[in-house]
Amino acid sequence: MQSEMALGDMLPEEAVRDAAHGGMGDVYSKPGHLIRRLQQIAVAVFAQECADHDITPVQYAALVAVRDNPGLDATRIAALVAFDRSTIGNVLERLESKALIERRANPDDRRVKILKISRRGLRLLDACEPVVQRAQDRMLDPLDAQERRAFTTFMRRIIAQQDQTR
Amino acid sequence: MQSEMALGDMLPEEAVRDAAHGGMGDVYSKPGHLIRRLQQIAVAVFAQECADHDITPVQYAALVAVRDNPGLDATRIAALVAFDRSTIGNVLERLESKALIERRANPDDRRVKILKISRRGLRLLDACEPVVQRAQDRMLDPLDAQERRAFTTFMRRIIAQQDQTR
DNA sequence: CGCTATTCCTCCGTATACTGTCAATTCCCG
DNA sequence: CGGGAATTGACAGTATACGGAGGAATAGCG
Repeated sequence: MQSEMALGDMLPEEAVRDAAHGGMGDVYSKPGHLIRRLQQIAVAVFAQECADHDITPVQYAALVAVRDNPGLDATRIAALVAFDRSTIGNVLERLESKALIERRANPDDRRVKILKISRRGLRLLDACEPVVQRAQDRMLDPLDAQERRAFTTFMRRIIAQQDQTR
Repeated sequence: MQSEMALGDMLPEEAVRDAAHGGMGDVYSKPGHLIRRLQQIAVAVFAQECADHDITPVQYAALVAVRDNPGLDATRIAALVAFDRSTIGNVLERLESKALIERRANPDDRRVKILKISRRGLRLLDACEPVVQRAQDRMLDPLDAQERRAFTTFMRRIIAQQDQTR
């Protein structure tokens, strides 16, 4: 491993460890980086738990929103789950192609496509919901009950502030 | 507004508010969703602060990693910032196309391309670092000093557990 | 009623993110 | 030394994410 030795006296593994667990000044310790890692983990855990159901976290959230608010249009569903309007179209398209939702034009306003969950979508959510709950629990495993509440509160507060500012 | 009235007695805005701030059973209150929102916010705040510099959070993290570990290859940089090996290639390509880093083949191991930050990359980081710090601070604004420490600790603990499990 | 502003959806372009695959290369064990 | 194992970088495919452009349709004002 000549290339690595040429870099200095440190083995690459040590260099990695050193940088990754360095002081607060490192990128790796900043909230932005930690949040990105958290999101990686959340997606990975969800994918593991829901591997059998062929659904992503985003699709799951959209599907729940459609179920709980039947008859809403794409823009309003997007606002509910905080998706971009450009993104929601593709997500709904995938849900429709898997026959989990139905999209039909609104005769009263032909700009709008009304959304409704299908029987298949309902069955999938019934099967998924306990699994998703387990995924959430597994992720927060290192925190006790009180810490989980605090963690959730912190996240909510940051989000609420941002929603106001916007 | 026929379509909206046709949906029920509730105005759409009220429906949105009701669902978004509903009980703990809603998707919108689960950690997975909150984490996704946090990540959205982190990216948005970073983009606002760094609008003049044409750089993304991911590119920034990779650039810092290359600066602080000159001579490492793509795989090791990816491990540092917790990117996928497939993702890091594109990111480094963009950094190289903006002349922020240099990639050159390692004569000792022709599989490897050595990475090094350019003078232009160094200038950009010098200009960016205070701005990035401000972005981080702005995001955690709703938390006081003690809460910030707790929040960071919680995130670290979740990440550490996941890294062990992996 | 007609014109303008707004709303809703779709498409394009860019960037991130991960899985899986592949070829080239190097390592390591026998 | 020779050949299988491992590593590295590149690529394809899928999905999320966001800004912006554009068209169709409606709403609202005069």
